[in-house]
This record gives sequence, structure tokens and C-alpha cells, in this order.
Amino acid sequence: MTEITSSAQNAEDGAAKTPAHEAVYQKLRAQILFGELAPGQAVTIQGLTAALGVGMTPVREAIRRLISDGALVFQGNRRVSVPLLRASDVKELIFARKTIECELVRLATTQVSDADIAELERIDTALDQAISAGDVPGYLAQNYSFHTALYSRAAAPILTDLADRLWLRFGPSLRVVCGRFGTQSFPDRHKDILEALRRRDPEMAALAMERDVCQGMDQVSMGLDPDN
Amino acid sequence: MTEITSSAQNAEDGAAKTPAHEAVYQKLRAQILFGELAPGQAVTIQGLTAALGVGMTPVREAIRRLISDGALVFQGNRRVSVPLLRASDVKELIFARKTIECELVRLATTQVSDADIAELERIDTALDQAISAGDVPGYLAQNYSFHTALYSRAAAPILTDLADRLWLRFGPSLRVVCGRFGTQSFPDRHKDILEALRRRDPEMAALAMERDVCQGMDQVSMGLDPDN
DNA sequence: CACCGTGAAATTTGATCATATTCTGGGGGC
DNA sequence: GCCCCCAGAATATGATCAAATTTCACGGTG
Repeated sequence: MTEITSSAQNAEDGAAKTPAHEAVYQKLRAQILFGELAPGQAVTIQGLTAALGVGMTPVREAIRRLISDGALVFQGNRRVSVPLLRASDVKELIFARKTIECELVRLATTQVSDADIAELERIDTALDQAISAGDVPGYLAQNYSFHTALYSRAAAPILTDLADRLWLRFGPSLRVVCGRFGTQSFPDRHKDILEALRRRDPEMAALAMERDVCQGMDQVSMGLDPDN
Repeated sequence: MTEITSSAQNAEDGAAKTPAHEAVYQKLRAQILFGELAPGQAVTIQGLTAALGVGMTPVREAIRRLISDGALVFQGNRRVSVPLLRASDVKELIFARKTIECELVRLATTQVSDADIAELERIDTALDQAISAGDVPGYLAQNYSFHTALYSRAAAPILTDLADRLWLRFGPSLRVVCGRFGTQSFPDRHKDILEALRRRDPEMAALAMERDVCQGMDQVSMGLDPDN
């Protein structure tokens, strides 16, 4: 009846794979993780319906999910915005990321195949290219991709889900820092992680991951507002 | 137009405090935590709209949030149900609960007031009464209340949020065990936690919490389906 | 002759949209 | 400076469309 439905993209794979609310959720999630949305920025339902060309029901559902994820906050009076991190938040994130992501990499180390490692090396190469090119969104995307691919090998869906939520929380703030200082200041800890994976040494991998987490969170700390 | 709207509870505090979708979310959340919904049970939108007397939009939003919480699962073909835990899930939950909730109790120990401790003792007394009365829903509610009140004193919203989600995951399964074996088999670890709080001893409190978590998860393990 | 499998129709359920209603916030008037 | 009115946005409902599961009937087979 309307006109623009996404029948084209659906037709190619033969079935309607992505419901509208899921597509909206994925799109917003990516925007939050990789920086199109700045911390503190207001998010309105009607603005998104206009921007994405869908009705308001899918947008509402996507926003509810993201609020539940901690990726958006409900500012009391029917206002929704991207959260600003405080220093205490970062302290919590450091603890949670250290324990959960280190455990994930321990689990992954005992189960990765050589093909998995090769895939991770490929991602890390793309990450290096993004860094040297000063491509901030590419850096963020490849970095997230590296961690996600690694954690998927741990076969621990609950812990992986927890880790994912943590990334949604500090994503916008990390983007701010990268935008402010560029990508040059990141010594790459992923090489140590990859070496540990090749040796199938869980504790070495966990230690390398802990350093990577601390480094990332230090970056986030530099970016947060001093007056809160 | 309809009949039962919650205008009565709203009138007393002068304003509409609870949007319909929030009320639905809270109600469903309580039902999942305290057992009215069994693991594997299907949840339908239209069923809830009929049962709760609200439109489908609030129900949809509440269901999305609960799926994001891990309290409900999206069974592929548009089917939503209460999740069944597998053995590997319980192993993940044990690790996550140990690290997060022990840290929360460590943080809380350094900040609780005497009034907070008195409140926790009051909850624990109500919990004991529920146990001796064989009141399973009351036991579950008071037990959850004890942990929630304790964690709220840690002033760590992100970790508290993570802990809350974990509880939503094993809530239904815990209910099954309690329904099967009753409440008599629970030696109360909360007394040790309270003693540690009074002494302001973080490590003792964390150790007591670890025992409490292990005990609870052991109960859950007993209840899960052997064939999966 | 009875039972099982396959197929289609029908009902149930989910997804989306358009619309009405309510609440919040700001601006103008007193 | 305070209060009231208006605009805009969010909440909530019902209707409509699409998909899937279930059911039922028919034909084949043991």
C-alpha cells in the first residue's frame, strides 16, 4: 500500500529475513557503537521514524531494547538520550570487563581452531590498516569485530551477552576520545592475544586481554567530562 | 473507556507515575522471577493483551525488554517463551554471579549504614518465616528482596544491572526446584552475610555470598532437564 | 478396512501502520 | 514574576496485513 517497503532486499534471499524492528535495532546499535550518536545526544521517536522511513511501532520497540541494554537512558520526562559516563561508571566497567572478557578469552583459547585464529589475524590486519589510515569508524568497527569473533569461540552465550552490553555502554564515549585524539595512541595488544591463542595458553591470553581492556578503559577515562 | 485502569493508584500520588508498558513490564518480570511462568512456557502477545486488559503496543514493548534481559527467548519463528536452562548455562551463571555479586557485596560492606543492616535483618526474618511456612513464592520474593536491597547499597548501578539480569535468567528454573522439593532444604547463608556486614569485613562478606550463590545454583542444577 | 502421510484451508498470532489521547514544556498575557 | 494556554511529542488503541501453525480431509498403503 505504501511504497518504499524493503521488498527489494528481501526478494534477493527469498524470504523476509529482517523484521523492521530488528533492522531498526541493529542500525541504532551500530550507530551507538561506532559513534554516529554522541553521548548526551537526544533521541526522539518521531525523528527516527522520519529518518528511517518506518512507522513508530518498530522504532519504539528498538528504543526499548536499547534502553534495556543500557545503550540509551530514559531521562525521566519521556526523554531518551545517549548516556554520559561518569568516573564511577568507568570503574565498574573496568571491573566487569576484566572479569567477564578475560574469562571469555580463557574459554575461547581452549576451543579455537587454526581457521579461527587465521580469521582473527585477518581482522587484526584490517584493524591496523584502519589505524594507520586514521579511519576512526573503521578502527572502532574492526576492534569490535575482533572481540566479538574471539568471544564467539568461547561458546558461552550468557557471558558473551553480558560483554556485548558493556561495549554498548562505553561505545559512544570511546568514539569521542578517538575523535579527539585520533587513532595514533593505541599500541596494539591484539598481537599478544593472538600469540597466546596460537600457543593455546589461556592465562597468557587472559593477561593480554586484561591489558587490552585497561588500555581501552584508560582511553575512555580521558574522554569523560571532568565536572560530574 | 475500558474499566479497570489504574487511575486509583495514580490519583493518590497526584500524577500518572506508571506508563502502561512499564506496568506490564514490572508485572511480567515479577511473574518470571517468582514463578507464575514455567520454563518452556509460550508467551503470546494477544494472550497478554487479553489477560492484562491493555493494548498490544505496551505488551510488545514489555516483551522486547524482557527478551533483551534474557528473561524471555525468541524461538525463531515469532514464538516467544520462557527459557530452559542447560547445564552449560548454569556454569556460566555460576561464574558470572560469583564475580559480580561478590564484588557488589564487597562494595556494599564498605558503605552500609546500621539502618541498612537492620532493614536487611528484617527482610531475612521475613524470609525465614516464609521458609518455615513452606511459602515458596514468598521465599523467592524475600530472597530476591534481600539481594536487591544489599546490592543497592553498593552504589554500582552497572554491576547491579548485570546482577539483575542474571537473576531473571535462573528465576523460572529456581521456581521449578522449589516447587518440586519445597523450601526445607535451604540452610540460610544470609546470616553469615549479615554478620560480615556488622563487622564491616568485605572479604568475609564476599565469601559468604559465594557460598550463597553456589548453594542457589546447585539448587538450580538439580532442576534442569537431564536430556539436553 | 483401518491407519498414516500429505496437502490445503482456516484460524490463530505477530508485525506494521494510522489515528486519537494525554502529558510535558515553553511562550505570551496579566 | 506567575499563571494559563498552546504546540509538539510520546503513549496507547484498533485496524489491517502477512505468515505460520494447526487442523481436517482425502488418497494411498499395509
